[in-house]
Amino acid sequence: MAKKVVQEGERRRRRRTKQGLVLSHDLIIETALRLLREHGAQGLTARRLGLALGADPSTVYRYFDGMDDLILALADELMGRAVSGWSTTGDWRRDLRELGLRIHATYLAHPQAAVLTAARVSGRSQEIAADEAILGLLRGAGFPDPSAVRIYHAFIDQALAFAALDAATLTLPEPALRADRTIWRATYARLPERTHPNITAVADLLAGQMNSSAFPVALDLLLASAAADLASAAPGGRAGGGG
Amino acid sequence: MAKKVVQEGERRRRRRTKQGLVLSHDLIIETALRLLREHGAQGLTARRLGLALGADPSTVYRYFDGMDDLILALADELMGRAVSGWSTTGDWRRDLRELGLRIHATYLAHPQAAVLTAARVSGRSQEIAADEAILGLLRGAGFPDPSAVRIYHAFIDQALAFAALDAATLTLPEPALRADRTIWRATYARLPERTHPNITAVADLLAGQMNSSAFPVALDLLLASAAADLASAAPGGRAGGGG
DNA sequence: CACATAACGTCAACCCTGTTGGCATAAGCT
DNA sequence: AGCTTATGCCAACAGGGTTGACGTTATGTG
Repeated sequence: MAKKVVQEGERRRRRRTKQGLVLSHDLIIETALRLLREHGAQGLTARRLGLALGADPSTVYRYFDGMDDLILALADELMGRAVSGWSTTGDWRRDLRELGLRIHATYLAHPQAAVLTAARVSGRSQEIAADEAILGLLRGAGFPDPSAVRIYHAFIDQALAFAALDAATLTLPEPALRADRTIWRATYARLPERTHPNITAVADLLAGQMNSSAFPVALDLLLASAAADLASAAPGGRAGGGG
Repeated sequence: MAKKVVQEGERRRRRRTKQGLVLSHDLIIETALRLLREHGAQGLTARRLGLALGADPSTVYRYFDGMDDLILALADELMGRAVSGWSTTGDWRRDLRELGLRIHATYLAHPQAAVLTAARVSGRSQEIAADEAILGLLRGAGFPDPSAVRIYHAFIDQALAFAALDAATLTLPEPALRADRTIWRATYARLPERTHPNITAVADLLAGQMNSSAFPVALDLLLASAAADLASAAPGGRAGGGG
């Protein structure tokens, strides 16, 4: 029902003089992003958004078809920011690593959007632009199309999956239940060595590592594997980019 | 507040004759798993759980400290099922692949638990048992401890992250917004070739692949990378398992 | 200018969620 | 018996998303 609003209401600048503020898609998106940034994943609710806008919560529904539609629009805005200012260095592996870290970091700050972005086809411009860039890097590096698509799929979903997971970890309400170094040590160092020889042997390494995200490690492993594939397929070096 | 219940109430078998049914931790867990299995991620709520138990929703709070505590117990039960009946074949890479697929599939059927499992340290037995098994495989294969921990971390979090992501994809309410092959074709095949040359070039491959989970691909890439690391560190073959 | 119409904002309500405190009863212990 | 603990239910609270009715404002048209 808000679709006509999207098409025609965009260029008209109306002024609410007595009833309240002037709302717009951009203002709502901006405010929603601010809420996510300042209060985390749980900070964005219909009611809080209305409050932050100085408007009634239901007003948002004049501009978006429910919260899912808003979050989808949010996701596209985020993807645009994740890849904005990006340019290739000529090294596909380095570029992909940078791109992956950017996407992960961006969606980490705004978690709910990651799931929706990976789960749905929004058909929005920024997401498609990112897809095009990633595929271009892989195909330009010389990957044959099936491999490029395969790696692209794993790459983008891995970035989004870890972003969603890491965000969920960070936004847990009770820090007592969160995995911090102390708890890890207390839990794993006390295991009997006979029943858990491997854990006790590496308990210190575990304690030092399990708090940080595993995403960079997984990303590097993925890229290393891809590079090995490429090297074995075309040992001479990089093949010329197609069409 | 329910902790004493956990300790002492376990062995006593009481019978509620007039007020209602006999509840127990096991019965609640079983019912919760059934709800997740039958109605998906959104099927498990405090109120639905009470309804399925034939009891008041608040009764559950006599046995668990809130829904988070219940889900944590659920996660441990799931991890136990994921690795139950598993035994090594002597091939660490094959074993890890099997284990990863099992964990992913199990948590895929019961999604919320994946996030909590990865995010928190429950210190529960089944999770620790799985950790011990994975670390044992890696260290037994000859990985030095830092590498073993690094790969273990990426391995387990990747399985859980993809499970959470894939589950979120599957449980989306509106199929119209879900990514099925038709929508992918319609969205990506119509892009202008000039602005999106790479996407249009591989549109068919994309359409055939983006519906399935990227987890098996990502898992294989991770394992291949680990195997390459191991081979380059100890070229002669497998090193003997450390103490 | 006046009028009709669409856009926009608010209010109150509905149904869902997790959670808590008070109260009643059954079970176990002394 | 009595006393304590363990349950279970009921009603309520705070907070989610969403909707429909209603009034006001802005725009388009004569």
